[in-house]
Amino acid sequence: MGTGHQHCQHRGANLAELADRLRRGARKLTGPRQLVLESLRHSRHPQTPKEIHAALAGQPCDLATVYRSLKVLSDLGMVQRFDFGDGIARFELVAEGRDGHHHHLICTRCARVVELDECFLDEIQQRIATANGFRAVTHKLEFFGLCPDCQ
Amino acid sequence: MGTGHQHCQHRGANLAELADRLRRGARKLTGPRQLVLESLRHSRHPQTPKEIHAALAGQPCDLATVYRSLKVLSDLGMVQRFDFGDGIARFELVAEGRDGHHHHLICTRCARVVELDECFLDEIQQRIATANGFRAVTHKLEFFGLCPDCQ
DNA sequence: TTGCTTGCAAAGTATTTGCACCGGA
DNA sequence: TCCGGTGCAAATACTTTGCAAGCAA
Repeated sequence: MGTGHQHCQHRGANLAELADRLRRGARKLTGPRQLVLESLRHSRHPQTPKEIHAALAGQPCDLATVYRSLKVLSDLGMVQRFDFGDGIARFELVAEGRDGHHHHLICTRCARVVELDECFLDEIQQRIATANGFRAVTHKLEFFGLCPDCQ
Repeated sequence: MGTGHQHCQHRGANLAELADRLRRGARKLTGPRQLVLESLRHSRHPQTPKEIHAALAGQPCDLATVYRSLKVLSDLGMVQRFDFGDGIARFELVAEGRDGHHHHLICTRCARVVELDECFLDEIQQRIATANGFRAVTHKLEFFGLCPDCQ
């Protein structure tokens, strides 16, 4: 939509737009949800529910509410869930109009995360889908290794 | 090794070889471990600890022991762990001499699994590792979609 | 007002661990 | 014999859910 300029380089949109997206989903922009959105908006990498909850220090917000907010936001496609293979869910804000699909390079020692904005599997994925008769195929891909500081 | 013929097409090796691999790791081939190995050997796709435990019906074996066996086998590189994004660990037997690296195509509706034996990311992975100064880089990749029967 | 939301507590599920006893090598 | 392995039960960790009260629209 014809949103004007934006003064910050946070990933995703501004609060007003986020509120709008919520309303379109027949949801309310409540205090706790604003906090969760703010927390995600200030994060460069996927955050765990616990990390988000901790970042809300001061503001009272139950951890269960963080989980519920993430569920709502996820259903509306406003946040994307990632799995780093440790059984803990991580979430990242998705920019309006995008699908949030991308990958990460994670240091197995210090947990540093590098965002990989390009996805190089479209062709391969299409080939696999066709070869096996599958449809609506997507994929999850994450890279792991030792970052420069940890080698 | 000069193993003779084998009469089954289970993935991985036979019990004798598996026992040998365990001993080389200074571990014992106990009853429960045999059961876990047998269960994995008869599975074509990654199994959850619970599924493995259930497949041991009749033979008494604690679920905790299944977890501990899988840990040992995993440390010895005899089984490979996979994550299908639902927070449940799944394990597959690795053939001797192989690293077990491969991927899956999973139906999001009926959970049917297709084994994808080829890995097509070597070049891309190398490029990403170099570009970010990472070393010993690996990756986890799984495809999801609707299988022919579920479309 | 109305129905979505929240806090709090309890329940669920997956996985790990302490400990005394048991059994392969 | 000896040390690793096992069953059992309890403990962790992450996530979900029931319920009565609260608040955005």
